[in-house]
Amino acid sequence: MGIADDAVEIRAQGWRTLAALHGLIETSLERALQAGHDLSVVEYTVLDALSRQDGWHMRMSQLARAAALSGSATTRLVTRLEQRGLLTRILCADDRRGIYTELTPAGSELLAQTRPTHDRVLTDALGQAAATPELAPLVDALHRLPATR
Amino acid sequence: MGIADDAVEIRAQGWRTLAALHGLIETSLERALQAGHDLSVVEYTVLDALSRQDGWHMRMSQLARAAALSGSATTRLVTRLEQRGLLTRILCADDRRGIYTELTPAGSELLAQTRPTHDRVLTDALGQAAATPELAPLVDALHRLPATR
DNA sequence: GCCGATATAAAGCGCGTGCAAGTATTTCGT
DNA sequence: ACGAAATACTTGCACGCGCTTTATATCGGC
Repeated sequence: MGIADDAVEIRAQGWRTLAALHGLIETSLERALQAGHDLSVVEYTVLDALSRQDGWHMRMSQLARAAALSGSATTRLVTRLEQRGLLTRILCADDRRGIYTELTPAGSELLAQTRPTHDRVLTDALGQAAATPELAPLVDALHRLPATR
Repeated sequence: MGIADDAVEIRAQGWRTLAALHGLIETSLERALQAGHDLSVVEYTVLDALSRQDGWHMRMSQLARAAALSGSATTRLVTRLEQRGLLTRILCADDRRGIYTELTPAGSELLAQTRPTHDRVLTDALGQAAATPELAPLVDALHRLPATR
């Protein structure tokens, strides 16, 4: 039974490592984005996801998936960002139940201002993680990930 | 400047992938542990961390690091688990600011009951992720992580 | 046209979190 | 040996999240 137990332990260990690295990065980002640009990590994630759609829109449900949020949280998040003038809701023509969401110029601008901070902090956090024995291998694997899609 | 920009994009992509995988797993675990054993993921993490100390204690601050929580969250989490009789606080003699924490038999038992669920869900979630093109490489890397320490 | 399914909104509820401030205890500089 | 700075934990507060319910509009099949 050693073999099966080993597999269990490897999975658990992998998950712990993943969670630890995620926590480390998220905490750093949260503080920096909040302090410097009044954005939470999820908010940044949403704006970033929208911008990467490059000229195209995203539906609420896609956004929810992209940000790993519940439907209700997504509604509130979009409302919040809409009220700050960073994005707009657009009823879409083909399926009028759906709602598209699009960055405003102000949103793009804020995102552009925030990106350098984001990358700097991300780099720092990864560096810090790479200096931690348990996390280093994962950080390394992350760098080697197939660059695309 | 292409090279520097590429590095930025690779880091960002890696982080997005990490966050996506983390979110997927955490959501699955959260639901399953909550439904089946009345435990949140962090609670499980804490109990698990304590058990892996095997007979030894952990200080609040160590626990905080292990669970990627703030100090205050840790206080409340420990209080919660203590009130459920799953662990005990132990004032430690040598440094009277510090507080050790230890699993009770009830805590060990609940953890033992929960472990199978945890592994089953983790396995499922990883399988699901492996079937998702963007996530598959990371899942793979996770399996190949040095099995150590 | 009608009915069941789908996409989103809005509001209420309980909960856990982080931050900032507060208390206790130890450590350090001189 | 004494006061200041550091450390370990706790508490008050505001906030965002998930879940659930209620409501509205729309789509698709028959």
